[in-house]
Amino acid sequence: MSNKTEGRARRKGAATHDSGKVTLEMVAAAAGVSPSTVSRILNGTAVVADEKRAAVDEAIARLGFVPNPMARGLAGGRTLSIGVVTQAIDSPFYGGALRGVEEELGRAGYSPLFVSGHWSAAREAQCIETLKARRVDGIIVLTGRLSDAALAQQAQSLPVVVTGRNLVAPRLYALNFDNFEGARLAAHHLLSLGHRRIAFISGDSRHPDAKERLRGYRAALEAAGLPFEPALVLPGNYTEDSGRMAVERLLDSREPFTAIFAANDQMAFGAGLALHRRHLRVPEDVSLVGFDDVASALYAIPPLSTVHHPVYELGQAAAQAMLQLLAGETPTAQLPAPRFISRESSRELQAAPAGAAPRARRR
Amino acid sequence: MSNKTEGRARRKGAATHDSGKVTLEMVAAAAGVSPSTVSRILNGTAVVADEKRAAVDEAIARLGFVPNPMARGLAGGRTLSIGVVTQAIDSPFYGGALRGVEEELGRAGYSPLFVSGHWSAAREAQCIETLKARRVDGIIVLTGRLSDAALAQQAQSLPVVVTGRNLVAPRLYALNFDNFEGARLAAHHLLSLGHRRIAFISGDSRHPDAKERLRGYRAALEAAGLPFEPALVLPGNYTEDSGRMAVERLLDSREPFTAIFAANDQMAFGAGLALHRRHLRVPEDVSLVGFDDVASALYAIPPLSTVHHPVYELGQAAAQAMLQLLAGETPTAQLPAPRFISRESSRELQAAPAGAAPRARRR
DNA sequence: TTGTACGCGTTATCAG
DNA sequence: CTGATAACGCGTACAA
Repeated sequence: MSNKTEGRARRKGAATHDSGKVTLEMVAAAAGVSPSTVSRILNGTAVVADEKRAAVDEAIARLGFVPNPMARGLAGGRTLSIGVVTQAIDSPFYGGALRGVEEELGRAGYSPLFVSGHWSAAREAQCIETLKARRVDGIIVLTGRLSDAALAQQAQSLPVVVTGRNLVAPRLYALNFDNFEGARLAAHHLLSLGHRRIAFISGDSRHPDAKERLRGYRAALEAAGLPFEPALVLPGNYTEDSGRMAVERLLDSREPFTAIFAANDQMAFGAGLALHRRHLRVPEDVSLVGFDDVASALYAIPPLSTVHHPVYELGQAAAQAMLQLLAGETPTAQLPAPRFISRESSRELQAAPAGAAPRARRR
Repeated sequence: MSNKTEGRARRKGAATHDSGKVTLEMVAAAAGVSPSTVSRILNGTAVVADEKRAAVDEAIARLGFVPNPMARGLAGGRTLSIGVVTQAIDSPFYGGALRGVEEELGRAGYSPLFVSGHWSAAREAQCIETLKARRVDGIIVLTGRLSDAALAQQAQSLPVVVTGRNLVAPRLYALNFDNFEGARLAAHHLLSLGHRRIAFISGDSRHPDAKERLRGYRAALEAAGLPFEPALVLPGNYTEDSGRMAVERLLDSREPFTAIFAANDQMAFGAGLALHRRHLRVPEDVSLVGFDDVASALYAIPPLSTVHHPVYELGQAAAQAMLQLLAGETPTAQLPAPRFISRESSRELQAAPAGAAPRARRR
């Protein structure tokens, strides 16, 4: 045995900074048991005598032993790391979800590996390759652009959790938020305030959630017995700037409206700026509501009425589902129902010349 | 040889989903060379005959071989992953930096491992332990709360890059932004607009950058021959809410002022809300400037004048420095100088009753 | 219940 | 310039 240890110590090029690397083998020696016993205790793979277990625990603590994930990965085929594909790591929207994933995974000893797809299916696919190269144990896709088929395909080799769509496939769990209901709620809010001509700024129609939000808007209109007016729905792409441009187009079209429902908060902010530039006040002249309830919505001027999207919980739930998938269980995680948060950007329709188009007011 | 292969194939518990795992050994066999040669080609460790190199490249491509990072880590003592300690992964400020780190590291084949310290030195230390357990090759600390000594200590066992402070230590590179100059610029801007009573909302004084920003504010005042008025500096902690409360206290104090300089954009947003609540207009009644130029500053109402903090470049530079440290070089990365961005939240001081305290106007 | 022995996929050393 | 060979640190089938 001593010769083996010596042989290792003599090795050169290995770890560059071998300051106090303690190995399982050293723990075993210190505790007077075999390496396998230590391994078993670490993984709970088998029952061990209390006596030895105590000795090992003591040795681990005393030596400050920390298992080497690399070796574990190589030997056991697991890396205890989960790939997380997101669109933009710096998005105000996804940030919260990442936090949820991080915390929930951490609790179970897993680490997330974040990669950004930048809204491109091609880059997403590439990200997944990177993650697989890193041998992650599973992949969480936060609202990606990959096709359902591509995702189901990945699930054949790796457990997959995906958010933002409905999809059933083996070893795959889809976790969706009720975007339809959320949008219905928001539109209903405006309707209940007396608004009848409500403009809608939509997200990219290639996104399932964008489609659902539009559907919710239409459903609310229909329930109120109002006709759907194509002229009031403006295309956007979830960015502030697209919201700004949508409102400028709307204003230029002279189409009358008294409220705007943006399919996400970022577009609502852009819309707010466009209104401000035309000297229209929110909510006095136009009511404005968003969707998602990002952190900054609370400090917008005026604070934005919006649909609360539980992103942190979304991240948590996705992580939980992944953990369950990994354990061979069937995930049960669900998301809370949408809630509308009424703040100061929307108010009751004032007695105004019905049907008059808001105009740029001269200063 | 065949028996060895068979032995492996027979093994059970290993990788759970061995769909097409191609090993370096298989590549070697396919190319008719030894595994060492393949390894050498992969790492550029030595010169190989062009002929064999071509054969190997072909085999790699044909088989779709991807090196296993685990095995690499185990054998080579490197993991090709870098730990990144951040305060809040969902912060509007750090998000950009993370993106910069991700892209720059990715270019070199490294992956970032993000962990959040949540503004607590204790949790940061814990994060670093987690990262070390994962055997990261180096650690990037984005503006942490850890003491200089603690950081220098870590640098003894691992290369460290830290932002937001000045510090020299072996195997450690500090990358700082000129917060002093940035703040001086912002204050100077307000001064040049004719403002004389400029309130300052500071960050937590335990943060080096917060101290620098305060210093820059004072320096600008001094250069303009104005006295420093303690009553005009309000404590804050970089959150929106602290900005809001600071302004409320300021207004309640009846201290006259015509402009507010918040030490970061988030506090400026809170300040803006407080002013809005008291029916004070920006910039008509009060000029407001922030610091950082977070993405949403452009869409605030009105768009916020602020100091541009190149966070993306910060992340990039930190990653570059780490790569250089890893290569045994001395990092040279530097940050661009601060620039002040004048938008619509600040304007020339109007001829108004000088020294009159802004008051809440009745609607 | 415990120990032995081997293999996970790669890199580094050393001999040729 | 190239090929054996021995680790890297751990998990696990198998024997005891």
